[in-house]
Amino acid sequence: MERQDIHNSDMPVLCRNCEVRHRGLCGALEAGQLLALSRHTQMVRQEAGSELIANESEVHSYANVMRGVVKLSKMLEDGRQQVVGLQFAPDFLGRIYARHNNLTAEAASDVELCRIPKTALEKLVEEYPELEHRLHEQALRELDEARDWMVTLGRKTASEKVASFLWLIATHIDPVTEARRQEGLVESVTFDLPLSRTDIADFLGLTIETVSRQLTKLRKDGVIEVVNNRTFTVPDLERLETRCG
Amino acid sequence: MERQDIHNSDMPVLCRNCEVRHRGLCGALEAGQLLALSRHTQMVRQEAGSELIANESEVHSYANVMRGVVKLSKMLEDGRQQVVGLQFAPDFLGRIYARHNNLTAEAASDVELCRIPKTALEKLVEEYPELEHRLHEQALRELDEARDWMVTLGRKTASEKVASFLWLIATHIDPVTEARRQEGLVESVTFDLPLSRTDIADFLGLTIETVSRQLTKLRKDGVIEVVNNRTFTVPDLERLETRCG
DNA sequence: GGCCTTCTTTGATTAAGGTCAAGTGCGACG
DNA sequence: CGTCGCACTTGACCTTAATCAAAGAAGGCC
Repeated sequence: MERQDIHNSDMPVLCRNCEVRHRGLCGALEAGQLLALSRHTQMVRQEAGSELIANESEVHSYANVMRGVVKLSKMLEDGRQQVVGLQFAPDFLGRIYARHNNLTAEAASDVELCRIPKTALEKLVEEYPELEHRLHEQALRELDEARDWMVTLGRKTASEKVASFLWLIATHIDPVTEARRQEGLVESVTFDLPLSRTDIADFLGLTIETVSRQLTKLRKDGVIEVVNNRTFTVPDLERLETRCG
Repeated sequence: MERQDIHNSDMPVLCRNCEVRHRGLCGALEAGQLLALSRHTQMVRQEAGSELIANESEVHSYANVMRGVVKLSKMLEDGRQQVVGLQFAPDFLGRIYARHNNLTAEAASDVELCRIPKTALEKLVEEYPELEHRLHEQALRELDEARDWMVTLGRKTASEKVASFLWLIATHIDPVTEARRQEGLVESVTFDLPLSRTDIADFLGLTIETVSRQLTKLRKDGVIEVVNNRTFTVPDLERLETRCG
């Protein structure tokens, strides 16, 4: 769609303005390699709610998340659902080397993806070991996150779970703010929740009623201010962190 | 300790009898590469309960699990604990590239490890991309397992959790039996639990009392037979699987 | 073998969170 | 502008698993 033909430039036009180029997968690559990669990529937009990867489906392509939030989930046979991860730019989306997907990916917000066909990426990975290295690092990072979340799921109270979720969003939704927070420059943030109450409940292993009640409690305790159903302000992030257990 | 000097053989003596050579990390390597690797490795035994990796400690070495079960866990500040994974032969133990460990690893049973210093492995990985590929694949496998377990933690009942745990052990403790099971040749198994009730509870996000009660229930329902506290028989694995939710 | 410690089971009670049932608020759309 | 539909909140009640307490087993040690 937005694929570009490149002639006399060192770097693909598509990539030159790419916000995530220095962070994601592509950060591994030189101009020439970037060109090789970009020959196969395609920018696509998907609106909130659309299914990006169907469970059990054959893997045809991978993608980089460029903008927005992607929700990864699994379901038991009887319909009980668990959200097993969220992905933000510039995360890599898709389980490389697998023949079939073993989870469902859905656009939690409107998202922009940079897609690449399975075979194209796999060929490039063989050619540039640095690519595999990047993917490996991301897999390890996701593993760390998954294990951290296991602690939340297994050992935290409902109230701590909800606080942990808000903390996760507050510190992931906007990389710029987050960088400034880590330098101690930010103590208050306002953000839009990328998930519905149902999704939050499925992420936390709770019911929507319990999520709602805990949000009300956090509001009454002044830990959060509810701008509207989907946008919250956290006046004091440290205070929120304390509530995470 | 058991390091070998190799002269005129194609393959290190240490590796020649290694049970996991064809499966784990080393399966990636030719005789010559195996030799390079084995120059740095060291077989060590650790008895049940000993700490293999301390949380927050600096990473000095990695290891392959050769025999036994390793328990990975995380703790909240107030002492609540969550087991976030179990490792069996021939799993790789340690978070490569990280400066500091972010979890605790403990020998759940008596274990045998094939240790390799951090720098040695990292140098080899640079030299042999196939090694990184293997590590990447394991990271992805562990990520899949972690996410599957998130479903168990977040969405299953106490009874389903305990059944899921027994299922996990039954299908992982002995690779030979497991291979035969997958061919439909095995329906009944007997095995030793590598974890205490406390550890099981910490793995499932339950209390030991609840674990105990659910085991009693499974026993009364004939799903398991308790040989003794630590060894169980599952007469009908399919029946157990049904109980996993 | 007997005693002590530790692990495990069992029982009684409580509390956290789930379920069921009404509301409320808000955006979409006629 | 009204009303339909949906997401969310709130309340009453119930179930599950946690907590508290005690009694049994099992392993270690003299």
